Amino acid sequence: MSPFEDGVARWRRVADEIRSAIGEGAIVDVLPSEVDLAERYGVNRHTVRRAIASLAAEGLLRAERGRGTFVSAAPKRAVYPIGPRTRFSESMLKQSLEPSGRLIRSERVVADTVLAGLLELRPGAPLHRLDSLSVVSGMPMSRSVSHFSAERFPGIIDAYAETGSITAALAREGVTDYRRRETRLTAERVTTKDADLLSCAPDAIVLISTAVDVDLEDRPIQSIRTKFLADRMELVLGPPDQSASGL
Amino acid sequence: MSPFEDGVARWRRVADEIRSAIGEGAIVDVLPSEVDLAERYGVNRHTVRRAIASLAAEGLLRAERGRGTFVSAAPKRAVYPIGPRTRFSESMLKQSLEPSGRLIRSERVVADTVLAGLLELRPGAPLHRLDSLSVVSGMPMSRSVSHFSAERFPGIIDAYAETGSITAALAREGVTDYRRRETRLTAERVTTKDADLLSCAPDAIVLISTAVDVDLEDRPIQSIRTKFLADRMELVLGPPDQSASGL
DNA sequence: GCCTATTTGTTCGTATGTATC
DNA sequence: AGATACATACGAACAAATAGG
Repeated sequence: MSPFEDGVARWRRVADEIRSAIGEGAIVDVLPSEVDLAERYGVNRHTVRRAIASLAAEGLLRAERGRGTFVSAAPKRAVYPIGPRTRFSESMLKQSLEPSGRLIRSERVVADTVLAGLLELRPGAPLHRLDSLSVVSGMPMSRSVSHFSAERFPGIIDAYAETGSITAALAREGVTDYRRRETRLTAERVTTKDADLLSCAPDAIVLISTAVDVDLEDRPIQSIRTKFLADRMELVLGPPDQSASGL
Repeated sequence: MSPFEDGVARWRRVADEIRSAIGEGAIVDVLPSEVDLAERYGVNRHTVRRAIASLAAEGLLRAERGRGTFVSAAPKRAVYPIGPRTRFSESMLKQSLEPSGRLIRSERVVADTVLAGLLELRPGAPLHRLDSLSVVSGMPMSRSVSHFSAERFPGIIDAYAETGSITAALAREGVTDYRRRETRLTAERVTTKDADLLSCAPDAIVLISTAVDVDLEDRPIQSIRTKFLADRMELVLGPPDQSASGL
């Protein structure tokens, strides 16, 4: 038997048919079993699995061993407004969500040239590296790595461990207010280690934000690199217009 | 033979070993063939393929039929500053890149409640839907869907088709200046159709920006939803500090 | 709690198609 | 044309998780 019918792989055709069936409402919540689908479409079970893998990667399906394969309901994302005055915990509270932060690990490191440049310190300056996890209403949301000057903020790690909020920790270290100077955004696949910490699918997508916060005198306070789970979060720039999400 | 050695799937172990080999420099540019790897790790070729598929999904590898499997060099991303004054073409030109826009398709539609809300029009108002592709220095970069009031901008489609720039097209329609009111960001996997248009891997990641531009009187001009290829683009918020990318 | 049937996950085997060198 | 390499497809078997009796 020839693997191709007219230039399109058979598993792609099966994937398209399943997608259509879902779109038309013929399949509502749970998919027929792989063996059933294989029989229905007249292909091998592996071919069905390849199609399902592809749709799962698109985020349309979610397979659970021993239970079945389900249609993923589009999750409602939490909204995180970012701008000059960016405060994660405050934003979540405004949406009636409960933010909390957990210290994963901390370390004393020395500034490389990039970090030194961002923080306006000399290369080799002592830094606190703070590795943390944000959980919002029980749902792991993001993973961050922050760097602070160890000389200026000697107690920042302990303060974060106690409060679970960077804003609160900075307040204890004497920073009453700060603002964001720059944010860079991109997206990648989650690493296996992060997938573990974030309790998400091994092929989930993270929005990566690399930012520098400065105090009122425009001196850098921290460099922070955060990976947000893209399917749980939406970043918003502009006026604080808490309107409906999506389009 | 048992599929598991100690709870970890064999293909995961193989994937980890390949990743390490690349990290250590033992594998530099091109992977040994699947048969070689299967023999080396003492597994079936399918198991190697599963491992490679996983690493390719991470973006670490790129398989080319008939040629081989290669280590993907981390590409340098183009920088796109977004803020109140966002201009795609100008930004690319400043980086000595050559932007161009191509009209994929245009259509007259009527505003649903969401679009009507964003554009501050009545639901059912006539709109131009503009489906376009941005190519920067020969590299497809993003795909956008814009909506404009058909009453206010009757010639916007032709103007875009000729200029390949939304800013230029708006200028022809009498909009000398505009600014961005709001931008919402998230990330997803590319769809098969978009992967085709963008000439990218079928499992690539796109940064999705949904924004509203307004004129100087704060009246909405366009609603634009853009999918940027995350591995070719980096979005930057904040002062125009064209420093080094990444961290 | 135990057993069994069902369902997804992994592995190997084999064969053929398609693109590249 | 031939060899090599990745892509697709089918078949068979077993593992692991789940659900139900």
